[in-house]
Amino acid sequence: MRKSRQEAAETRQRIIEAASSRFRENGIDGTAVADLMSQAGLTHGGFYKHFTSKEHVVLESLQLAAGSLRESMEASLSRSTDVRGLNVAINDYLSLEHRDDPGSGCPFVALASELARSSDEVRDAATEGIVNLVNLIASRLTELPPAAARKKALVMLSTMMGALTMARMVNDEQLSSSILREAKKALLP
Amino acid sequence: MRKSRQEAAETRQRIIEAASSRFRENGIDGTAVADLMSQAGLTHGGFYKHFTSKEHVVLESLQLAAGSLRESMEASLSRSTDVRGLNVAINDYLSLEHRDDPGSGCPFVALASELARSSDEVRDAATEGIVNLVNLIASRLTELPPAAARKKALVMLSTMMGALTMARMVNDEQLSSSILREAKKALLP
DNA sequence: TGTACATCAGTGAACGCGCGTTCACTGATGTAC
DNA sequence: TGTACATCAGTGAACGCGCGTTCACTGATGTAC
Repeated sequence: MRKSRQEAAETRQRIIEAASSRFRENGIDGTAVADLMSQAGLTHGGFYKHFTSKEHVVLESLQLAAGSLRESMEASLSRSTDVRGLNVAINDYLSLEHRDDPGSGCPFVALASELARSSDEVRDAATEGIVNLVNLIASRLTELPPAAARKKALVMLSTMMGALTMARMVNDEQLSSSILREAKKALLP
Repeated sequence: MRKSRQEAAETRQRIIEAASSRFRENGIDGTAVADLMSQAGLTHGGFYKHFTSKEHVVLESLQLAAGSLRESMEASLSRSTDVRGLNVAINDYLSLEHRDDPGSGCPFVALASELARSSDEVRDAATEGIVNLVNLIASRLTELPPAAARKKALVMLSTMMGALTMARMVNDEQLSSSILREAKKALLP
C-alpha cells in the first residue's frame, strides 16, 4: 500500500486543502480529523503519517487560506493599476457570493473567534496574513504618504471584516445585504 | 435538598451569568456544561432542572450579554446629550480594557464565528441585539436624516466590530493597539 | 395553625457517543548491492 | 539490470477521554386539609 513520494506529497496537499475549506465552513472544533480525511478520499488513520496533530494541520491550512485570499485580492487589484483596482477588491470581499461561501473565503472572518483563542503559532500566522492584506490595500492608497496609507488601510480592513462578520451573523437577508451595501458605499471613494 | 422558588430563580440566573461570561471567554464549544455549573457553585447534574439543553442556555446567555452591552452603551451615550456621548461609547468599545476582557464584553465579537453557525433561534437573538446597537448609534447621529443615520450606523458598527476582532486575533501588541487607535480616530468626528 | 403528603432543586454516578490519537498490519515503493 | 530487504503511506480496529444528557436518590419546600 505504500505510495510514491510524489503521491504522498499530493495526498498531504489534498488533506490541507480539505482542512482549509472544512475549517472555514464548520469551524475548527466543528470539524473532525476523520472528516478531513474522508473529504480527501482517505481513512482517518493515515492522518498522522502527514501531521503530528490536528493543531498542525490547522496552522498549515490557515496559511493556505490566507495565501489564497491574498492572491485573489492581488488578482482583483491588478485589474487596474490605480485605486480602481482597490474598488474591485472591496466589491469582491463584500459580495453576496463571498458572504455565502465561507469555505473558500476569508479565513480571518470565518474563524475569527477560534483564532483569537488559538496558540501563538496559529495567531502568528493570522497576524502575518492580516499584515499582508493591510500592505496590499495600503499600496493602492497612492494619494497618501505610506504611513497614513497604512493607517487608513487598517481601518478599511476593519470595516470590511466587521461588515462581512455581521452580514453572516444576522438572520435577516435584507439587513445582511444592506450591511454589505453600506460598507461598500462607505469604502469606495 | 429542595430549594425555595426564589433560591431556584437565583440559581438559574447565576447559571446564565456564568454561561454568559464563560462562553465569551472560551467559546461555546470550548465551555462544558459542568464548567458553567461549577462556576455557579453547583454540580453538573442539576443543570437540566433549569434548562432543556446546552443550546437553551446559549440563547439565554446571549440575550443577557447583548442586553448588558446595550446598557453599557446607553450609559456611555447618556454622558452627554449630543454626539459627544457617542464618542464616549466608541472609546469604550475600542478600549484596551474591552479588548482584554472578552468575558464581559461584546458577545457578537467574542462569539462571531460560532454565532454565524448557530440555530435560527440564536441567530435571531443576535440579529435583535445588533439592530438595537445600530438604532442606539443612529439615534445620536442627529445631523443626518433617520435613514441616512441608520446606514451610517451600520458602517460604524462594522468598523467597531471588525477592529475589535482584528485587535484580538493579532499576536502583536503594537499592531493590535494601532488597529484600535486608528479605528477610533476614523470614527470620532 | 398543624400535620401528612407531594413536589422538586440539587447531587453524583452512570450512559453513550464522538473525538483525537495509537497501533498492528499490508503491500507497493525505495534502496543497497 | 536484477534481486533482496527496508521503508513507509494507507487501512481499520481499538483506546482513552471528555462531553451532553439521564437517572435514582435526598431532604427541604410547598400544598391540601
